[in-house]
Amino acid sequence: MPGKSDTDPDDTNVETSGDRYKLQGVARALRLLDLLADAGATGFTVTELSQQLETSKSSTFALLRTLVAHSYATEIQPGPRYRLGRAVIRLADSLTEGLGLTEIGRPVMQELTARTGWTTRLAVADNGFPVFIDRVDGPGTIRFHTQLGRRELPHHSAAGKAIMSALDAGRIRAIAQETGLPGRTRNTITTVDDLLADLATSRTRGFAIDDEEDDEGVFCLGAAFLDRTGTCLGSISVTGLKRDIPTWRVRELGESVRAHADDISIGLGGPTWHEYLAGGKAPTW
Amino acid sequence: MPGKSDTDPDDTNVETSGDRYKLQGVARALRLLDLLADAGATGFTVTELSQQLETSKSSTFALLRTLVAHSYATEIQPGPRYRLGRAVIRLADSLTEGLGLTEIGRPVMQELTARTGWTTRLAVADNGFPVFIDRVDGPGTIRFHTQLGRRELPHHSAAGKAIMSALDAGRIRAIAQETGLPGRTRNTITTVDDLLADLATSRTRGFAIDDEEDDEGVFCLGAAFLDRTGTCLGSISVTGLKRDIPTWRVRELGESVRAHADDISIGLGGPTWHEYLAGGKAPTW
DNA sequence: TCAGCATGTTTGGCACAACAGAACTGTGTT
DNA sequence: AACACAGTTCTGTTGTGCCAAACATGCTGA
Repeated sequence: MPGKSDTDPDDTNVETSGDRYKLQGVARALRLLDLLADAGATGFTVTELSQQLETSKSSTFALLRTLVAHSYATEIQPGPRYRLGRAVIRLADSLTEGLGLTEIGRPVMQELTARTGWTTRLAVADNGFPVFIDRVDGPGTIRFHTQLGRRELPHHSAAGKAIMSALDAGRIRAIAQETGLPGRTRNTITTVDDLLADLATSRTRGFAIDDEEDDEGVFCLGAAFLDRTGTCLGSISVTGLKRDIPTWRVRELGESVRAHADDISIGLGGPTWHEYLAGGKAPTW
Repeated sequence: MPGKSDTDPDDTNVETSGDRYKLQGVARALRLLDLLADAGATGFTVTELSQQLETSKSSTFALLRTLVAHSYATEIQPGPRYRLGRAVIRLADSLTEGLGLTEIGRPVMQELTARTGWTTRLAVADNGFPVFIDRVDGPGTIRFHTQLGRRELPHHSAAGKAIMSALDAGRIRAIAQETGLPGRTRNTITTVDDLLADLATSRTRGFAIDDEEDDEGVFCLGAAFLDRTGTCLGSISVTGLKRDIPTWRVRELGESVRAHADDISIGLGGPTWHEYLAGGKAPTW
């Protein structure tokens, strides 16, 4: 099987029954965790969960008890409701710790948010797709919520386009083909040619712009960072309301994002974006 | 099962086979996740995991494939190694989001660390036991590492003692009984009477002190915060080297921790510690 | 070049773990 | 009181998920 298509940006669609080695019970447990994650603080009751899982109450109950025994879920009162348990924090901490990114990235993000007042987010590159793993919210009352840990489509976010601007044209075309570049707003780029053009300017400019391409009224600026081998590990981006940024400030803000992304690259022992482009290791189109 | 050498409030030891409704497969999967969490960035191979799980390679393999299919694990090269996948981040984010604590707590922690230069940690109370769920590292090169998401023993950390200082004497005695108050350094409190005395002063003082009771040379100050119903949700603490803090600064620093914990209480709609003690809702001994 | 070893992957058959459904318990509502 | 409903527990049966052993692959050193 050549196209080992791990390409499915949709988490929920794991019904791809091609997998031979799927353990039903475990798969159910993981879906249960996903459901609990959706529930948030209020949690779910056994019956609600069993309905969503399309599994009998008794089986769901057994699953839950197993999760609880291992602290992956906890029971909260009243009327026994279940929500995620503390064990999941340990997992996430271990993962991000292992990446070593948050240690380096967090202070940089904090400074960027402090300086700009905008929400900063950090995404890692997963085969050219952005996966947001951390964020620092700005002081304002408006929150730009992001699901962390999900693989997003790359073509309608500044973070995604920043990552793509470090890919070669072939891969970009492949991604476009694979995702179909669905539109989200009237500004979303939906053709390969437009995308390549946009990425070309992003690359020379040093940062990518999302001008209401993901959400009406929302404006983002993103820049990629690199590790010591010169491969793009991910990107950071800032998000705010379009009405808050006059055109003449875009360049200034974008260069600030670029500079902070470079700080992360340096922290990782990698080159700045400028060095990267000059070094000849960047793919040329 | 002879005592596992590291002081372990025991996540791993879920062999308590009394649990009727344990699903073997799921339990294995969860233990597998725990193992992967220990692995960190390097990950483990199938054989390593199967040995640690005490399960056949083929079964372990099937488990792994199921985890991978749901993005709870990923395969990394070379020589197929497995580590945690991005899905776990989503879980943790959902959990802390739900608690609403990190949103309120994070800025406070940042300010406290910025002001003191010490590492700040946030613990939630789990039946009187502290579970650290977030941290903000200080600028220094020395890092005080904590496993997030683990249930720790409460009697040898400032965070734990801060939480306990909001409990009634009965519960404290029960915890002492349950844990046996094992010693960690020569300063660790190991008798119930000493513990109660220490907690009494902590309570009136407004913050708890860990004077090399957990680790030689390490000094901590912790203070509890309360929600709108006046119950203690957790505590924050700062950690540093004992040699960095002269005796005369302890009070000042402790009161700063107290003040920041109060900020969290206020953010949660709860009373300050002072109001709490005066309000008569605090248990009296 | 070829055994020899140590991985990861695949298969198939059997046993029993884990399903579903029905019975039981508890709590709040009319 | 009787009901309705949700959370538990029990139990028989089936199909799931176990394991052993075979297969494939890659590395080592003779």
